[in-house]
Amino acid sequence: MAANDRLSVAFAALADPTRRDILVRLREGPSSVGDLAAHYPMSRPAVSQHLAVLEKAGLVTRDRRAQWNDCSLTPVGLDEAAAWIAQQRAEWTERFDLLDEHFRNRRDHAETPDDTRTGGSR
Amino acid sequence: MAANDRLSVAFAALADPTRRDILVRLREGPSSVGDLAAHYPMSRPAVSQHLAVLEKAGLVTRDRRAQWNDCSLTPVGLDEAAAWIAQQRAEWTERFDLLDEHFRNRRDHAETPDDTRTGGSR
DNA sequence: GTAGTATGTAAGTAAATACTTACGGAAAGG
DNA sequence: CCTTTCCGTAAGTATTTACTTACATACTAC
Repeated sequence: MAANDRLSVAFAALADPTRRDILVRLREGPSSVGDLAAHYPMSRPAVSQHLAVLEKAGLVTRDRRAQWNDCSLTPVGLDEAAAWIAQQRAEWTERFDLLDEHFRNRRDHAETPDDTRTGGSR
Repeated sequence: MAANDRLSVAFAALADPTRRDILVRLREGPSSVGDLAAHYPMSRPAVSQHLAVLEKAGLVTRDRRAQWNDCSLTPVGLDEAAAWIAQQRAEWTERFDLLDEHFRNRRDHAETPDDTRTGGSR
C-alpha cells in the first residue's frame, strides 16, 4: 500500500468492522486479549493481530502485567483522523453553501434551463 | 477483506494518501480525470481506479458529459465516517475524564499502588 | 522442579489491493 | 468517412492483508 503515514495507518485500522467493534468494546473499560477474543468468530491470534494493527495506529495501548495484557484505548490516532475529516468537512460545507447560493441566485435571476447537456437541441 | 459495510468502505477509501489528496484537490472545484492524473506519478487508469474507489465510498461523483468527466465532491460518505469518529470520541473523552477524576481521587485518598488486576472484571 | 494460563510470533495460504499496459467506446472536428 | 481526445475496463502481476495452526515466552501455583 506504500501508506506508512500516520493518517493512512489510522484510517486503514478503522476500515475493518472487527477492529471498530474492538474499539467500541474497549470503551467500556480495559480488557484482556482472551476476553476480547471470546466475542469474535476467529482465533485468538487473529484478534491479537488486530490489536497489533490498532496499537500501531495509536488507537489502543497494550500494557502487559504478568501474563495478562490489558488493552486500553488511547485517543492519539483518532484525534488525527477526526481532525482531518473535520477540516475537510468544514471547507467542503463552506463550498457547498457557496454553490447552493450560486444556484439560488441563478434561479432567481433568469430561467436558463441549463441546456448544456448532450448538445441541447431536440 | 469481507468489509462490504459502508463505513468500512469509506474508511478504506480514506486510507490512501493519493485518494485523500484527490479529495483535497477537488475541494477547489470539479476537475477532469486527465487534469487530476497529471499531478500524480502514476498512470491515468490508476487515478481512474482511485476515483472509482472514492465513488463507491460515496465521497466523489463522476458526471460524464461528452468525453469529459467532471469529478466532484459529495459529502455523503464522509458524514458517516465523521459521525462514527465523533461518537466514539465523545464517549471516549467522557470516559477519560472519569478516569482522570478517578485517579485524582485515588491519589488524594490513599496510596494503594497495586493489586488492580487478576479479578474477573469484564 | 512440573503443570497450567495468557499471550505474542513465526510460517503458510487464500483473497484483496495497487499498480501496469493494451484495448474499446463515445463525442468533436476535419 | 477518418482522426484525435478523453475516458473506463480487461488482463496480468507484485505486494499486502486476514486469517489459520504450531510453537516459544513469561508468569502463577503447586
